[in-house]
Amino acid sequence: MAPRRSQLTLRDVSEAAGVSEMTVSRVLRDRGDVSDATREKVQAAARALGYVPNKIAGALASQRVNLVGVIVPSLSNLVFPEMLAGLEEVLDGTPLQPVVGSTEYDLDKEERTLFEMLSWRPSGIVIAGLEHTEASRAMMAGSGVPVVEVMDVDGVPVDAAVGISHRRAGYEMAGEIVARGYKRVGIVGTKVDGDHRARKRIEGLEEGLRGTNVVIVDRADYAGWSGFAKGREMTAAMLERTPDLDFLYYTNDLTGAGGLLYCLEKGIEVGRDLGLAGFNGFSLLDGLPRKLATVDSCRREAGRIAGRIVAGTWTWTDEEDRRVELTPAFLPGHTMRSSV
Amino acid sequence: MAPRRSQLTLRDVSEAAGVSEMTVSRVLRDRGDVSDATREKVQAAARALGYVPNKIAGALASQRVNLVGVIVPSLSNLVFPEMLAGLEEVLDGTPLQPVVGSTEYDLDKEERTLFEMLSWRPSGIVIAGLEHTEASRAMMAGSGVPVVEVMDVDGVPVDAAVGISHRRAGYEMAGEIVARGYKRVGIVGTKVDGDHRARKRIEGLEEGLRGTNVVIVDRADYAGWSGFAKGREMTAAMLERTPDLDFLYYTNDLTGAGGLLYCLEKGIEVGRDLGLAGFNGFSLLDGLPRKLATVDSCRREAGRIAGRIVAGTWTWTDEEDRRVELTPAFLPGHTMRSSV
DNA sequence: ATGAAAGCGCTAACAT
DNA sequence: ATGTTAGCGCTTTCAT
Repeated sequence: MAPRRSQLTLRDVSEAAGVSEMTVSRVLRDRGDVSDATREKVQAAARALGYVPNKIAGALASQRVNLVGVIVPSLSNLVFPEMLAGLEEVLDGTPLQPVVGSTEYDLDKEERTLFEMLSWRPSGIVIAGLEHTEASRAMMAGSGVPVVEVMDVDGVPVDAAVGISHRRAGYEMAGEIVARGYKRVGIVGTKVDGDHRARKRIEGLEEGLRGTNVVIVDRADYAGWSGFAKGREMTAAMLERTPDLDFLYYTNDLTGAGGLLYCLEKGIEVGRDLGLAGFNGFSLLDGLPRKLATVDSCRREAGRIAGRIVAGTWTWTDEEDRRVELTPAFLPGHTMRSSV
Repeated sequence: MAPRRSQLTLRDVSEAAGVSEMTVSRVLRDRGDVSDATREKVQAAARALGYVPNKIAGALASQRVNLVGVIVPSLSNLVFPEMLAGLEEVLDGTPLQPVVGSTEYDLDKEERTLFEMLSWRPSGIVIAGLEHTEASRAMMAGSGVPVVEVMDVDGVPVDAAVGISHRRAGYEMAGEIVARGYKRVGIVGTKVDGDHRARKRIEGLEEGLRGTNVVIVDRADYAGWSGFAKGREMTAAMLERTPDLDFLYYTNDLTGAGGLLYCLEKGIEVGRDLGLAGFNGFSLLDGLPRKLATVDSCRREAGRIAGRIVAGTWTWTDEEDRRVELTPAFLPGHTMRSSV
């Protein structure tokens, strides 16, 4: 690398333009009264020099930082980038900028990332889920800025929460399964300890089936990355082990889609003899040989609302109590029979 | 929100622990010689108060910022999160933290994002692609920090470049098409202007076919998001319009997979009568009814190497000249016949 | 409409 | 091993 030139400062622009540093600062931030002539002189000088303001100094002096810390478990799982897209969509109209960190579903890494982010004094925090270490909760509570926990509302938020109830999503899926006359359910889930949302969906499903004539007869969890191959593999193994299943509930659309492809190849009458359902509502999957039944996780909408909350443009209604529960649509697709 | 408490400073910790601010600073940063007794006193005081250091002040004083700006066109297109995952994997072992911005394939937005990021004086920049505005190039060149342009090497980097040659990937695909005896090729691409990598792959393909007995007989570009549905739709339309095609080249695995599903349903002898190939090598797709031929884009590896470059732990060999060209593997899958 | 002075919270450099 | 001093580059506040 070329030896690092010492950085250009306001002083350099001020000298080049022949006005005080304060006036340069005003022009560059569009604040206060500056004559047109001065403004142009300053802008020309800044452009000519290639001046880039130092936000670190600015933030220290003004005690204002236009960053929003965003903490998600993973960027490889599409749901989180999609939530982020909703957030960015809203923040784009404000001075706020998201700073993203991922935790790999590890609460200790989450705590470290949070500490790191708070040390930059962001204007807000958006964080996935309601499960955090005690230290993380204390830091967020003490930060003095809006904290929005997204993509889940089943629990007590530090400050605000936006998302769907995964427990309810599982519960309602149970209702659909019962209404459509399935009797013997298998569950394909994940081994990831930190995936509390998947856990809650399954708990909701169990609760919804309790006291009905529908039973959960098998369950298998996989480790590692969700994909079609994993869905095939898990489905094959489960149908081998428990051949009298008539419904498979996957905690993820991608494994569900893999299961669907497997069943179609095996000539299984999907829907009639074996119902299948996933979760998330990935539009990526539109175009499968058959549309998989699923429940929309409203992740993009959650991101949008979180953005409004940190930007201060969200209006709370009384009953909401700093909690926005989104209503997930059940998308029946063509892998479940109709109600009986 | 509770009214914002004025923030805790080193001074508060220093008073609580009964040592100078400087000593507190040393303990908190693990620098210099501090006695065990003092260290523990300070750590206890900091923990008891819930002190979170102010990195803004620290960065201003030390002229050191442990942030790496990462700029990608999109987070919804899986290749970019995957590159990021490789980058994070490497940065996790260093004090550096990525800060991500996305540009929606808009070079002016890229320029604004870059300006914003440079104003935080990051320790490095990782940016997708080699096409930028003149102002962006000037800013990066003048930043005085390592700048790594990733996921493409076809062009002149500002500082360093890591990735595959998309032109070569297209060129080599042409060789495979010729070797396997296909004659009439259709291309399914995208309308996104800013996707220079897709453009280069197609240019490479055209160049590779020039002078052979293989001709490109049709081409269609889609707008909007890549998914299975789009691949089906484009494939149906193209086969309708140009029924004598014997090969379809997709610029993306997802549309390719949609095309594959469509062809299988129509009873087309995929491979024998109609060859198909995509691009990227998404492992997500393992488990399709048939494995799609594709070329690995080495995005994760590019992220890893970019991480080593900004962290200063990458050793350049002379001939590389601050450019690392990765060699993309051709993955034949089962949608192309064998060489003739 | 413009300028001068003070200081944001921390760390480098130099004492002791 | 610990403390003192000066200042990072900007913005706030108050003057003119």
